[in-house]
Order: sequence, then structure tokens, then C-alpha cells
Amino acid sequence: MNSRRDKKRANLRDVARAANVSVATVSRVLNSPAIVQQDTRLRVETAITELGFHPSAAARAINSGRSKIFGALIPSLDNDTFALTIEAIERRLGQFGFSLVVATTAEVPEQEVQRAKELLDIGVEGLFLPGISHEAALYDLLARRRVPAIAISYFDPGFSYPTIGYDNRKAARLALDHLFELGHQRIAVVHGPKIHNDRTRERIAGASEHRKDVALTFLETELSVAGGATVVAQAMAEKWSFDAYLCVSDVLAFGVLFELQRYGVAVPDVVSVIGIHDLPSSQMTTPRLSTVHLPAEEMGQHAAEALAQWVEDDVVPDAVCFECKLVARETTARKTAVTNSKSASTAPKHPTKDA
Amino acid sequence: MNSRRDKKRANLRDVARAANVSVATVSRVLNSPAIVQQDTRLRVETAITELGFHPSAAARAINSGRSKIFGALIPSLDNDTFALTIEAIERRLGQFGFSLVVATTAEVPEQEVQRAKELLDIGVEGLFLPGISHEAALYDLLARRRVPAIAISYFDPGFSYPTIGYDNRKAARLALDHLFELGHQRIAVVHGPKIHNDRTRERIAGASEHRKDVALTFLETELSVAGGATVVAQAMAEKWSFDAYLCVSDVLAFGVLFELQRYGVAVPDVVSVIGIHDLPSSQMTTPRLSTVHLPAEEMGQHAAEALAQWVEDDVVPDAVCFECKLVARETTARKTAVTNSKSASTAPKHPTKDA
DNA sequence: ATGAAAGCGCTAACAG
DNA sequence: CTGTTAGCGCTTTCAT
Repeated sequence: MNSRRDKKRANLRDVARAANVSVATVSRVLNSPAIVQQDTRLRVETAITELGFHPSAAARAINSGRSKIFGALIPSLDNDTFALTIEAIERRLGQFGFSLVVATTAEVPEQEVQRAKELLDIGVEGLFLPGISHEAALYDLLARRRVPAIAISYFDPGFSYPTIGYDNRKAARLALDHLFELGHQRIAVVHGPKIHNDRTRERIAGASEHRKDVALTFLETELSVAGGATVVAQAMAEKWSFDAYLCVSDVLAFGVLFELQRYGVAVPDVVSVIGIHDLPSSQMTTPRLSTVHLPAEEMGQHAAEALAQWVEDDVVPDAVCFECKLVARETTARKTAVTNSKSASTAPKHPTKDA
Repeated sequence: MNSRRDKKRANLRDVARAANVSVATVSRVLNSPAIVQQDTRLRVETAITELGFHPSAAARAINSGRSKIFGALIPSLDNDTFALTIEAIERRLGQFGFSLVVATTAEVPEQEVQRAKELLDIGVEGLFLPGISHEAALYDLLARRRVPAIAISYFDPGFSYPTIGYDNRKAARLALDHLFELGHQRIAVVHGPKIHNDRTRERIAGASEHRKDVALTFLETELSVAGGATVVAQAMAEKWSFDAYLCVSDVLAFGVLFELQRYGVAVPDVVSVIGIHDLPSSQMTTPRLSTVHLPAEEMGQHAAEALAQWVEDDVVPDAVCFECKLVARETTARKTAVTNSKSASTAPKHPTKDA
């Protein structure tokens, strides 16, 4: 039978033989063509193309100890939260001759460790991790195997690994300040699970820091569009009344916005909604989502460069904090004096406890 | 200075020495533990853990000729079109001990070839490609290097590589039939660039096949939410009047829906909108998007299994066509007898030419 | 059941 | 400038 693996690839020796040179010379035209004589080089090059020779990455890796592969451990590609950043990383990495293996962890810590092991086993030279709160086992692994890692989407200059991200507290503060300035007082802070997600925790903390006269109600839900919708459905059912929803992630804001509209609550006339992230889709909702812009692609690019330089030149990257800034679009507006809402919230009872 | 690369990892020899056995034995406990005696195995195993030994993937690859890595060439991770599928592939692949390197091509053919080369150079054992229309250079590459590849999101049992996907024509036909049955006659078919995208072409073809009494206007735009919005903006400006928008991709449908709403055009009362794909977000818009469901994750899983089996057992996978089915939600409704639209379309002029 | 030794495809001294 | 020769870390006969 004619298997795919019938004839084997040409190797250095084959090329050397065909070009009548030594393997070393072939290796040279591959790696430093400049130092080999014009005609020998040409001879070798034709031999290479004629034999359809391609150097084996494995063999190269075994010698150099370098795989030229990085790994990224992310919860999911589903919601756009990491997709943009991953793509930015991948693109930039390509320019450095690195490839990226993506491993999704579904935000399950044990799976994260497991996947990290697999990545290290295939020989990745470094890792991108979201945030800094991970299993001790993960950090043990990294330390033992001396694998460089960069925490992204998070900033903490004091952390043992470089963090390249944004000030998540500030992002939340910007959003809250905006709502406050518009006169909103009773604000629902919608967020995903705090556990295993330091970005979420930081943003919640940022909102909490706000010392002014606002009543904050923290509502935890699944980190998804559906999760955002759930929160609103609950608020309507319980007849909670909020001036505004501060969604700690755009993804949640989408769900909140859509569900409010489903209930016929006018946004922003009756209720304001703001997110954090500025995903591409946030410009496309109706009304367009107000949010805090996180420079995710810029961050991805920088993280890629930083990790590449780290393993290439052994320079440990500095922590970097990218500025986030308010993007006030159409889902936030000044609070109207009288709440002449056609919404279901008839009893403006204010909840005081987390859901 | 204390570089990261100071002390080197333990290797087989180190373990062998520590356990007082030969390297062959260590290799055996690694690969076929059953055939080595209980106590020697234990001795070796403790040595392994004590030295923190981890086999080098590169060395293993060089011997086996197997990298246990696949590659995926996709246009982008940005819009969700491939994100779900990629994630499904990645997950399933993990269970087979394979990793996935993702390379994005921005739908630029030359870049696709370039990225494919890079993937092959790092030694991927197989490739996932969207659809079947790619540069001849890409197929040359695959043929010359004898790399298995599976075309996804597309179905053509006669194609030289296995296709695992859906009947894109049928998907479009389902959508169009639905609109027709609701009484819509003047239909805008919104699609991304036909060039380099056979899914788009097939869906357009599927819509065109419809032999009944409908007036189809094909509108090409960028394949993005913004692209969908653009089409509507243009239609409003030109005062084109459509009963319905058949968007060949949910992504476009989002843009169309949002922009119609921005213009105050009631969906579905005045205009119906339908997409194709059934992305997660399509359940979350207001009103919820009618669409044709494409089982993207199922497909991804199957493609992953198929490619894994192909390289493991040398069985060329069969082409598989996953069923797509109409999901009539809230953006499509029966055409009202009188078009009492509050939209800007005052002159129901019907365009006859592509934009 | 275990060991010795020959590679796998390539890089990197070291000679010349 | 080019060739010779050790390896890199592991798998795999082939003996024992």
C-alpha cells in the first residue's frame, strides 16, 4: 500500500552528497549563507531545491535547545475577551519567528495546570498567562522548569513575573466616575465569578474604592452575554431599580443591554449601561455601548515582543501598564430628574445584598 | 550573571546513572513500563522525579518523525466565525495528545502560503484549512511535503482532500426559503468578498438557485459587523427598499440589524433579517436573530478526530457533511400587506445591480 | 529483563 | 572558506 510515509524526506547528508560538499557546508548555507563561497552556495542551494529539502525543526531544536514556540493559556476563545489579544500576539510573534500554541482551560485551575504541563512537554520556551492568580502548582512548574512567563491583561509591577496589561481598578473607576458625573447613584456592578479571575476582582475593587455618594450593588453572574442578561432578568423579577449598570466586562454589558431592551427599558433614557474593554462589537450595538477602552491588541503586541526578547536576549521585561480610557458613547446619559420609566420597575426598592 | 539557562535539564543519561541502569531501560519505563521489572522501574521512576526529569519533545520527535502538533490556518480570530471551531478542535486534539498552532492569515493568499510554510517548517503533522479554495502554491506545498490536511466549514466529497463541514448552499437556501415563505420578495443578499472565500460563494450560489419569484439583490461588503452596517447605511442613502436582508453570515446580520435599528426601521415588523451560522451572540440580540444553525463545534471535534486518526493510523478520513438547520427566531416575520414603515425608504425603488 | 551501541538530522567546535 | 567530528536527547535493534 502506498502510505503517506513511504519515502522519507531528504536530509542534510543527502544534500551534501548531491552538492558534493560536507554537511557542515550545507548547514552553513542554511544558517549563515554569507560565509560560504558564491559557487558552493549556489551548488548547495540547487541541491536543496532539487531534493525538496527542508530542515527538521526537531533536529534544530535538539541542538539549539530552542523550540521557537510559545504557549498561551487562556480560558476560552469563545467570547472575544482574549481572541483579539491572542491574534495580536500570534501576529507579532510570527515576525520574530515564533509560533504560538493556544491551550484553553475553561478557567478550571486543574485543567490549567494540566495544559501548562502539556505545553512545557512539547517544549514551549515561554508562556502567556492571563492575570497572576494561578495555582501554586502552575508556578512551581514554571519555576522548576525555568520557563519565562508573562502575565497579561493585568498590571502589578511587584509581581515575580512581568505583568503586561492595564490598571483594571482604574478602568472600573473611570466607568464609575463617568456614571457618577452623570448623576447616577444607585448602581449595579455586574461581574463574572471573582474566583480565579483577578481582573474581575481588581475591577470590583476599583469600583468599591469610589468614596462618593453612590449605592453600589454587586451582582455576580456567568461571564458571558447570557450572564449579563440573567442579571437584568433577575433585577426585573425582583423589581430592583438601578440608575445604571456598570458591567465589569463588555460581554456582560451586551447581555444587560439586550435584556433591558427586551423588557422595554429605554437605554440610556431610563437606565445607563457601561462596560469595560471596548470590544469591536461594542461600537455596533444600538445604542452604541459606552465603555472603557482597553488597548488589547497593543498589549498583545507588546507582550509578544517582550517574551521574544526575553528568551532571545535574556532580558527580563519590565512590567507595563497600558492606559485605559473612557469611551462615552450612547448607553450612558445624564440621569433624568423624574424616572418616568415605562419599565417594570415600579417599586424602586434598592437591594443591599449580593445576588 | 545568573541566567535562566544556567543549569541544564536532566536527561536520560542522568536518570540512568542515578538509577543505576542503562539509558535504554529508562527509555523503556517511559514508553512501555510494562516490560520492565517492578523494582527497576520503581528505581527509575524515583530517579526521574528526583531529578525533575522531563523527556525532550524535540529528541523524541527527531526519532519518531512525529511532532504531535497540528496547524490551523484561519483568516482571523476576531469575529467569532472560527473561534468556536478552533477551540473545539484544540480541545479534542488535546485528548489525542496533539497540540494546535494557530496561524492567522488575514485572508491574504500570499500570507496564507507563507504561514503554511512556517507551520510545515516547525513540523506540523497536519493542517486544518477553511474551505478548499487556496493558492496552488499551498497545495503544491502540501503535496510535496506529504502533509495531510482537512478542509473545514466546507463540503465537497469529490475534493482531493477530505472536507468536513456543511452544505453552505443548503444553508443559504434554507434561509431564503424561510424568507420566501414569509412572503418576502425583494431580498438583499448581504455577503463578504467572494474572492478567496468559497463558503461565501457557495452561500451566494445557494441563494441564487432559488427559482421562485423573488428579487435578489446581492450586496458585497466587508465581512464584519461594520460591513453589515455599511450595507444598510448605503441602502438607506440610496433609498433602496427591501423586504428582508439575507445575511450570508451572522456577523453581517448583526451589523445589518443594529444599523436598521439605528435608522428606526422596525425589525421584523418592517424588514426581516436572517443570518447564517448561529453564533452564540445571535441569541442575545434584540430581537433575537433568526439564522441557520451551523454545528461548528461538532464539526471542529470531528475534524480533530479525523486528522488525528489520519496521522496515527494512516486512514484517510471520509468527507462529512453536518446538517444545518433553520432557527427561526425573532428577526423574521411574515410580510405585512402594507409597508407602513417609519423608515427613510420613501421611494421603493429596487436596485438591480451589485453595489 | 536489561545493556551496548547505532543512529535520527542537525549544529558547532576545531582543523586545515 | 570548507571538512571532520563530536555531540544534542532519545529510540531501537541486537545481544546477552
